[in-house]
Formats: sequence, C-alpha cells, structure tokens
Amino acid sequence: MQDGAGAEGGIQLLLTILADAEEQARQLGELAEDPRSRAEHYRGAARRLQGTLGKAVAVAKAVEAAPGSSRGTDRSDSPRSADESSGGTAAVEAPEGQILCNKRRKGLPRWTAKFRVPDANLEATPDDGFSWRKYGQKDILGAKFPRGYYRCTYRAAQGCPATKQVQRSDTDLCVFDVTYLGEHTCHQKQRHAAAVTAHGRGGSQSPPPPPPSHHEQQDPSMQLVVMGFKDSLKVETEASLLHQDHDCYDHGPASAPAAMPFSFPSVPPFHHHGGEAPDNNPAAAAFSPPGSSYFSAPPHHCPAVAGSYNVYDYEARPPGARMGGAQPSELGEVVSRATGLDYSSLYHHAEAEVDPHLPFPPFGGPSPSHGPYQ
DNA sequence: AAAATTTGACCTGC
DNA sequence: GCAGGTCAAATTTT
Repeated sequence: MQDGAGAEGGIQLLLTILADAEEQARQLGELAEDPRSRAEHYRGAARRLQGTLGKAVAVAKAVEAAPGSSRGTDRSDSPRSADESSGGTAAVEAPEGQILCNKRRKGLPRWTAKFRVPDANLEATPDDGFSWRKYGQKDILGAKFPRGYYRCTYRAAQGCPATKQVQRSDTDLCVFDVTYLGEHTCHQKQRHAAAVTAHGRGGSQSPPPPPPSHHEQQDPSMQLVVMGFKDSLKVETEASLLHQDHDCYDHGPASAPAAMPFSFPSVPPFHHHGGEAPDNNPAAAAFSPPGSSYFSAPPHHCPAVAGSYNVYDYEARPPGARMGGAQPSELGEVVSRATGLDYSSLYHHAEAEVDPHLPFPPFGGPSPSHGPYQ
C-alpha cells in the first residue's frame, strides 16, 4: 500500500484538479456569454482558473518527482476485488481503459466529524446535504450502539465512491461520530442541508435536489461558510470555549424534524483561501460554522459534552498512526507552496495511507471514467 | 414498482 | 481467530 500510493494518489489528485479546472473554464465561458458579467467577474474566474491550473502543475511536478512514481504495481490487494464489480471497491476504469485500483476503502481519503443531534431519543440522523444509502450496520466491539454504513446514493448511477460510517457515541446519545471515506464525485447538489433527519426511516437524509434558484449560494453567509473551512480544526475548541455555558435553546418538539445546528462537511476539510470563491462548491455550502445564519438551532436535551453544540472536527490521525510515508504531506506542502492553499493540513487530517486524492469539492467534473459499481 | 433499509453471511486485515 | 467492512437477498417503505 505504500509503494506508489503517493504517486497514484497524486495522479488522482491531479485528475480532480483538472476536472476542477475544466469546470472553471466552463464557467469562464459562460461568463463570456453573459452580457451582464463584468470585468471583475472575468478576473475572478480567470484567477481561479489560473490558481487551479497552478495546482495541477504543482501536483504534476510532485508526482513526477515522487519516488516510485512508475505506478503500475497495482496492488491486487484483495482476491475479492475480482467479484467486486458489484461493490464500491471495485476497480475503476480509467478513460484509457487502464484500471485504477481503488485500494478498497483504505486508500480513500478519510476524515471524521463529530456532531450532535438535538434529541437523543430520536433516531436522528444528520443531514449533511448529500444523499446516502445505508448498506450495512454492525455492532462494534465496545460500543453500545451499532455502526451504520452508508454510501452515496449515486454510487450506482455515477460511481460516486463516497461512504460514511455513523456511530452514536456511547457517552452522549446526542453525539455522533461520522467517518467519511472517499469523496463525492457525483453531481448531486449538496446544499446546506441543515436538517436532521429525525425519522428513523426514509432515513438516509435524502435532501430533495433543490432547485438551484435558492437564496443561498453567494450571499454573505457564504463567507462564513468558507471561514468554517479555514478554521475547521479550531471550531470545536472555540465553540467549546465560547459556548461553554451555552444552553441549548429549545428548538421545538421532538416531533419536528429537529433542525441540525449545522451541517458538516461531506468532503475532506479543505482550506479555501481568500481567492477561491465558494461558488459551485457544494461542500462549502454544506459546511456551516457556528453562528452562521444557516443554523436553525442548537440542540437541546443534551447533557453537555464539551459544552458545544456543534462539534465538527476533523480528526487528525490517531496517536500511533503515522502519516504513511511523507509523500502525502509532502505533496500537500508542494501544492500549498505552489498555490497558497494549505493542502498540507488536509493531508494531516487524512488517513495514513490516504491517497491524497481530492481535497476538492466535487465540482462539476467527476471523471466520467467511473464505471457503475453495481 | 421502484427505492431504501435490514440483516445474516462473507471477506479482509490484523 | 476476531473484529470491522461489505455484499446481497429479503423485506419494508414510498
């Protein structure tokens, strides 16, 4: 898993960035056709595109320089992958027909978020704005509650590899640990779905793909959203401190789908810099920091845990887990240096063996290469 | 009827 | 061998 993982991940990262660039180029084109667009719009779009291309170049160089970048040693890591055409871990067909082995779950970017729900009594499930489909549940040793396994609803249709694991905390029924694995490559429109799905069933928070004509997107609150990204690691602490005695105000009866106090990201923590507008960034849209106007209410009924009502932190690697090799972080640093974006921190949050693929929001451009999984 | 969930079995990594 | 993760048939819900 080590060999070439960095390079391979870098290539995937590169592909993602290029897809990103493609989307931005498209936007630029649209701007050009829109008589109302102004010079600054062009400039902004162009700068974004330039930045994205810069990233691509940086990543390409890093991959080029990476030891073992010869790839090809596709780990046929599991015998099962043969029959896994039906599973999400199946190999993915690259455009040229080459097989990008998906390394099972392990190679996927991984990050966690903690969050609280308003009412511990309900089978509340967080809505992060993406549609998930439950595919399994498992009792976990030492945990009181089973862990739920979810995958992107659009996996079959669009080959989206994103999955998440949801586990209710033993100590506080209001708290869930959500581990995200892989990133959305699907086109689903993720909005700030600040709602908890409180009904156990119908469950997996499937926000109706909202018409794009909604208020959100580029109003001031979006800035807050972006800030949420930047400070993602700090948020928990700050929230804890700032809201130490913040009592959860009543949001309403348990019957009401208790609104989530926040939405947490379904893409890896991604640090935007000032220049990157969050437009077209569903991830950003789903990532509302405390205090954002997106919050409908803090939770109640929850005996304090850390005193904060919205805890969404990105778990760094557990102690003992070293970053697999230096490659991912190096890559991150390279990219950071080259682009001003702080990718390195992303890598620090990611799984050890992460192939550092995709710190980016699922822009319009999932590589069409993903074959249907099921 | 289609889509989503449940659940036991199976597979993999440690 | 055990625990965690995934599959897929059966079941339930929409």
